[in-house]
Amino acid sequence: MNKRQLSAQKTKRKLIATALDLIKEKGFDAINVEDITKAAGVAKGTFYTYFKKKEDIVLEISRTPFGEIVDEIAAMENAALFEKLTKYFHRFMEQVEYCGIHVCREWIRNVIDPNNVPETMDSQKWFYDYEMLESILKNSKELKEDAPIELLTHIIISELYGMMLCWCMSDGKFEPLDWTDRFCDVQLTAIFKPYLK
Amino acid sequence: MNKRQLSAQKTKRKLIATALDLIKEKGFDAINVEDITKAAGVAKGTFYTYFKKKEDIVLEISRTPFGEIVDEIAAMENAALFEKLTKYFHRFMEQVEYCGIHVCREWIRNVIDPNNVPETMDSQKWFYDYEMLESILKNSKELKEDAPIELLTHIIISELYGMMLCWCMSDGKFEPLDWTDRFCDVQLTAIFKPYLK
DNA sequence: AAAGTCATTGACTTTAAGTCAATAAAGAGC
DNA sequence: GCTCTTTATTGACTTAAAGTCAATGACTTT
Repeated sequence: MNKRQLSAQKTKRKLIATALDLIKEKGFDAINVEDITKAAGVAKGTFYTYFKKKEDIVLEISRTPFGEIVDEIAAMENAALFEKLTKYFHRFMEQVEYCGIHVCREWIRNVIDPNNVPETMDSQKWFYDYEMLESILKNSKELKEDAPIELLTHIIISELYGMMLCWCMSDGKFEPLDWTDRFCDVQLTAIFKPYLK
Repeated sequence: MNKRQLSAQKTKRKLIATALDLIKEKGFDAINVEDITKAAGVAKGTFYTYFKKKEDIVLEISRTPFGEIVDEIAAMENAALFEKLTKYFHRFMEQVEYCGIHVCREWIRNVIDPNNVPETMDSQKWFYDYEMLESILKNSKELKEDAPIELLTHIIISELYGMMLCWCMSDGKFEPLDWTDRFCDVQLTAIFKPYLK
């Protein structure tokens, strides 16, 4: 990586980090592009070198923490199905807490519409959750042959994002991690029971 | 109701109905306030007599179908707990299908933030779901005394909105009602099992 | 019928997203 | 080392649309 690319990377990272701080503090709608660029020490136009739309930065902000999880789970290759899923839920809600309510709200507002994917992102939106989960379920030797993989994947996604959404709706009134623990004990078992060998 | 009030009501209803059609067809971000008012045959300013912000009309659009459910369930006073909840999920997802993906997306985008409630709305946002559900659970004679009502209410909300969200994320790829049926059979039982008398 | 109320209007203000031609600094070729 | 090209950066500018408001006149009240 040469000097130019390094400096570009630095600028982009600075913008993402600054935006994260500002959104955490004030919320996405309460700040404008110039607030971000000023705080990052660059001009407004620079923002648009790295992001096509104002919203696109939210996906980049959240991609890092949520993308990490996907990698972590993918690395647990030989673990049992429930171990993977429990870990997944736990890490997901950890990131929800870390990102804070404003960022989570914007994350949901964006992923809710598949047409919002910026082409600059190598992975396609929520589908990196979807695809990873689907492949975990597909390759699991614990599930029966006729298990409805697609439906089960949708259910898991729905549970994850449902918790996140409910947490946002309630303005952060409960502990995400307590909920996750309870969920993994009770509901996860119920969901998979009919399809375990 | 006198002539003036009648005509005002008519204008407001016309705006809501027109907005529903336009949003269903094109999505909320793709239309502007003038598109709505022109299609409704009034001037732009009139919109702001009835709604403080552009977004506020989404809550009014969705309040009708989703508010109706709350009334319906409230009317089932003597029914069993599971009967009420099953009905609730079923009707909710029916409305999700009726409203269409664009309206559902905006509904989520709005209810996700409790600070968005327009004061003009008599009921407070998602809490008319929340409060009704909580009172159903509280007054049920089928649940143990020590059942964690608040947590259970959050779980139900999370399940409902999780399905809706997942449906939006997947761009309407599955049948909401099939999912609901399955959910009520399997998961609902698991969630409540530890707390049934 | 005079006075008051209030829905309606559309031109106007305001805000902020997004553009773009000019600049300067880095890299490539000789 | 010198020239030419590439590309990150800049901020003044354009554009789009949300939201305001004083004027109007139809309806209501007394």
